[in-house]
Amino acid sequence: MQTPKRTTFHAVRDEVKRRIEARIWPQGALLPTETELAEEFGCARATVNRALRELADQGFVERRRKSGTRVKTAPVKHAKIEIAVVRQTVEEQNAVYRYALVERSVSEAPAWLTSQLGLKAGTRVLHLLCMHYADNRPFQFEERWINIATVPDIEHADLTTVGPNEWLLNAVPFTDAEITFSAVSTDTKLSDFLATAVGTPVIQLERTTWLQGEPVTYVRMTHHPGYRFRTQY
Amino acid sequence: MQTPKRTTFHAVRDEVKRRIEARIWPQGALLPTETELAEEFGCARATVNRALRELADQGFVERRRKSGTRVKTAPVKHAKIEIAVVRQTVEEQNAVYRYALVERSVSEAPAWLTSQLGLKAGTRVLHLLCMHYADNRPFQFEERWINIATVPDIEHADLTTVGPNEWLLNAVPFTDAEITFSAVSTDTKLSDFLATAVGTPVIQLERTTWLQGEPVTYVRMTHHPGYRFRTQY
DNA sequence: GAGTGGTCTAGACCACGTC
DNA sequence: ACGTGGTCTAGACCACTCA
Repeated sequence: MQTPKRTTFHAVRDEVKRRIEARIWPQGALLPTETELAEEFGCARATVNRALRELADQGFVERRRKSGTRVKTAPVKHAKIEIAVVRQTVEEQNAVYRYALVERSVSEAPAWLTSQLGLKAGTRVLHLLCMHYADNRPFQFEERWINIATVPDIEHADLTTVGPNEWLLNAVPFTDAEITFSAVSTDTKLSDFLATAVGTPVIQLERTTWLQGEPVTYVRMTHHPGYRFRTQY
Repeated sequence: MQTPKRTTFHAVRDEVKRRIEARIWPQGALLPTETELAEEFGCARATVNRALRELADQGFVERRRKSGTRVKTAPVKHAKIEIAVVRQTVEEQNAVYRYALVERSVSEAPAWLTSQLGLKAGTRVLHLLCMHYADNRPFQFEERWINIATVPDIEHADLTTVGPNEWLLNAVPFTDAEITFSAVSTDTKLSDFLATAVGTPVIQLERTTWLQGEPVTYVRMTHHPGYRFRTQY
């Protein structure tokens, strides 16, 4: 399995990682400088730099000018959860995706929402209830509020065929968002939509989205019972 | 706010990102080649490469040899959830952390566990029940099984003062893991430990960990009612 | 086959942080 | 002040992938 002739940054990265895992460089230890490592591996310093930078990104080491590179003691692992468009999530399970708009109304933002999004009282919002199905079984119930002022076009958009999330992604693709995961019991309404008994525990994902500081939308996505988020690291 | 005199990869990265967000390069569009961008920005190709590589890592663009760099159509957002040691999580909330070992026993792995971890029948495992408190209120209930063969020392470790997770991190710090988040209802046992009514929805985090391919431990961490995972992107 | 990103090099200067 | 990582350059060759 000897791929390259020259010393690649992969080789350096993997070897350094190996030494950390083998405790040759124990937790908290100071690694040799980039120049020293470059000499040892017989490569340019830039190559070592690239390798160590990746390890730093992955949380294995901590780098500081002048101080040098240290093995992290309590590596904070990041569990990356992919938040894709629902349709994509469903289709990745080889299931047939179906979307339905349940309810649509325009009103003044309720008090809790103005505080949640930091809106002025009396702001007009679009309120939506939607269902997402996988193979015609309930997959996710979506309740969403959209700040019409930030995306005026949404008021006259046809949301019966395309879900609001996909519509928004298409209109304002890159934004800041804050997400929370929690566990809730289904109430009567949720039970109806998710076709489950009242009081079933389900995962609820809430997301608030901003576009350049302006609040755009707040959404609650409630998944069908048994749904899990999976990830590795 | 003009920091550098020379063109930095930050500048290139931010400008490219800006153009994507401003739809100057709409979704699916092909970006200029690295060489062309380097010319435009008046910098070396390596600088452009670094910038585009970061944007690719962040999921804004997709790069392929020969084809070039394209703006991603459905940017898969990654919600990074930090999985730290419980103690750290608690202390970050400015709460006093307390740990208690509830039960400890050694036995043969039950059938479901051998299948979960890919163990041989009859493998000896350490089974632990632990509680983690924040300001003396239940924070997390932990039920864990450890494959003794992979970490023999654990059998004689004192786990009454240090939690098994911290002990393991200290003994075998870097490993592969698979995590799932789900919502469950508290049963009688969980309700007792978490001081809540039976049937309360709570978040359960399950993690299986391997050390160089060998299964080390499987753990179920059940959080107190109302606990949320928060993140941004 | 040819175009595009992937990577390496050798050298240089810069910036941050510690002494 | 000075040491260490951070970054840029100019040029080179490689490797993947599409036509």
